[in-house]
This record gives sequence, structure tokens and C-alpha cells, in this order.
Amino acid sequence: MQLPQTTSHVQHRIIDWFSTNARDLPWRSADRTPWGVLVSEVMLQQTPVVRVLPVWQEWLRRWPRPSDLAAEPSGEAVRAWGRLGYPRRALRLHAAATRISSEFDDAVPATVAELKSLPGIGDYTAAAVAAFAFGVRSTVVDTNVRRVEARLFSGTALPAPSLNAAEMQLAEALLPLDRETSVSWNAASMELGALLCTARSPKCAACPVRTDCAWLAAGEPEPTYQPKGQPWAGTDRQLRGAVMAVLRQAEHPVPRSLFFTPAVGLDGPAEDGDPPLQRLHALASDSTRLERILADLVHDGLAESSAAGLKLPG
DNA sequence: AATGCGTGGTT
DNA sequence: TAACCAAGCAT
Repeated sequence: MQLPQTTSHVQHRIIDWFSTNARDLPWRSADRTPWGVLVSEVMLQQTPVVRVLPVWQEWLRRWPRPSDLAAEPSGEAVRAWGRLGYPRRALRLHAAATRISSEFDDAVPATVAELKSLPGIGDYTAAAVAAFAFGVRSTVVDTNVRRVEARLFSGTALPAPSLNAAEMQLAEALLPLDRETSVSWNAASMELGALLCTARSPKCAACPVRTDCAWLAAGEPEPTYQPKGQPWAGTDRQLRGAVMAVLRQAEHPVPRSLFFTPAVGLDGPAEDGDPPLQRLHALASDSTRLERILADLVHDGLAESSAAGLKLPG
């Protein structure tokens, strides 16, 4: 698909819609810092805004600069990560903060290439930080942008299972040449996908470009492929999560015997309200498997093993 | 490039 | 209610 790199009326309408409908998020405020933007982008990787908000506030209050985080053990980052999920992100953010403070004089770098060199920062996050923290013209393509562009221009219900070259070329062709307009387009197309052009039950009646949408014009055809599910019950991820919940809560090393010897009378199916150790015991019937999970967590740097037991890395 | 990695709200 | 899904990254 060949498109001019001038900003079309469709794009202007989305940008106009954004100017009056953008959420008032703290990492968008006038007094935002590049570090705050970077932390928000990493936290938002696969985690909804509402869960990120309180944790982001606490992180920025506690660690206003990269060097503040770098001065603490990585385990503190993991503990303060709370239940955002994928705790390796906390580890990588800590490692990124360490490199920013030592190699970049405590200032988040402004180029996509330098940002991508940091741990946990990939194509999307590097482009997003460059655009939203520094006003750089960069092609920001996240799951929201992909879905908006799939519906609006390709006429399909959902984008391909993974980002491909054609999609990237389309996104680059759509990026306004004007620097400030490109930043607005990036933020606006993401927000449209997050608020209206959602994966399930999109709010087309409120969409500023409903009359231009190829997917609506085609009669809202169904997705042509089956999204692959994310198995959970019985997976290593579930057990790893249960172990990490125990470690986050513990103030001292947890003796290995506590992992492998359930307290009597606490057996039964896992429930949401159970204390972390009880939940773990309900899941970990196979001690060989649990042994491997613990070793993996130590290997991944999410846990530290000593004679006293297991704890978050100090 | 297909897979593994947390968590909890929504449908 | 089980399945889907959320501002991805690294290997």
C-alpha cells in the first residue's frame, strides 16, 4: 500500500479527538521526566494502566532518578514491582538504571539506538521513550497502533499474529513528517486503540474516523485466525509466580524446608485469598519440579540462594 | 520465529 | 466461566 507521508484528514481527526479525550496520566504531565516516562513504558509492557498507576507513583517517589534506583539492590526493585507481573522487567529496569547512571551521567538517552541498547528496552519502548520523553520523530508501533491500522487501512478485525515488515512500512508511511505532529499521531493512535478501537467490542459509534474505516466498510468481518491462548493452570509460570509472591512478602531468607514441607492442616485447592506460602504448597505437589523452578529463578537473578534459604537478590 | 515469561480484570 | 487480553522483550 502506497501512502503519501503527508498528514491526512483521517490522521488529523484522530489527533483532534486525542486533544479532548486523552487520559490525564501522570507520565504525560507537564512536569514528567524522561526517567518517569521510561519507567511507565516498561511497566506498561503487557500490563494495564490501572494496575500500573499506583506502582509507578511509588517508584517515582522513591527513586526519582535512575541513580536512586541503581543505589539499591535489585531485589528492592523486584519487591516494589509488586504484582505487576513479569518481574524480570523490574530486574531489567534496575540494570538499565545502573547503566544510565554509570554510562549516561544519570540522564536517560534520547536516541532510539542508545535506548535499545538498554536491557528490557526493545523496538516499541525505545521508540515510545524517544517520542514521548524527548519529542523525537520515531515510529511507535504497539498492539493498539497495530489494531487501529489493521482496521482502518487494511480492513481486518485484528493485525497479524506478530509484527511484520509490511505493517512496519505502513506505520512508517503514516508517520507525519512534522516532528511535533508525529508525536501527537503516535500518542493519539495508541490512545484510540486503547479507549475505542479495542480488541473486543470496539466503541465504533464514538470513533472519530468511523466513516473512513475499512473494517467497518467491509461489514466488520471476523478475525481470520484463532488467537493462541495463554495457558496458565499447571504451568511453570504459575508456580514461579507463587514462589515470587512468597519471596516478595518475606523479610528474611525463607528456609528451603518451608518450600518443600507444607504445614499440616493447610492442604487443599489454591484460592485467591490464601497466604503466599499456602498457595505455593497447594500448587507444588512435585518436589522435583519445585526444585527446578527454584533453580531457574536463581539462574534468572530473581532469587538468591544461601544456607539460610531463598530471598530476593540483595 | 516460536516460545516462555505474571497477573488480574473483562466478557 | 473459561477464555481472552493488556503501551513486549529476549532467546
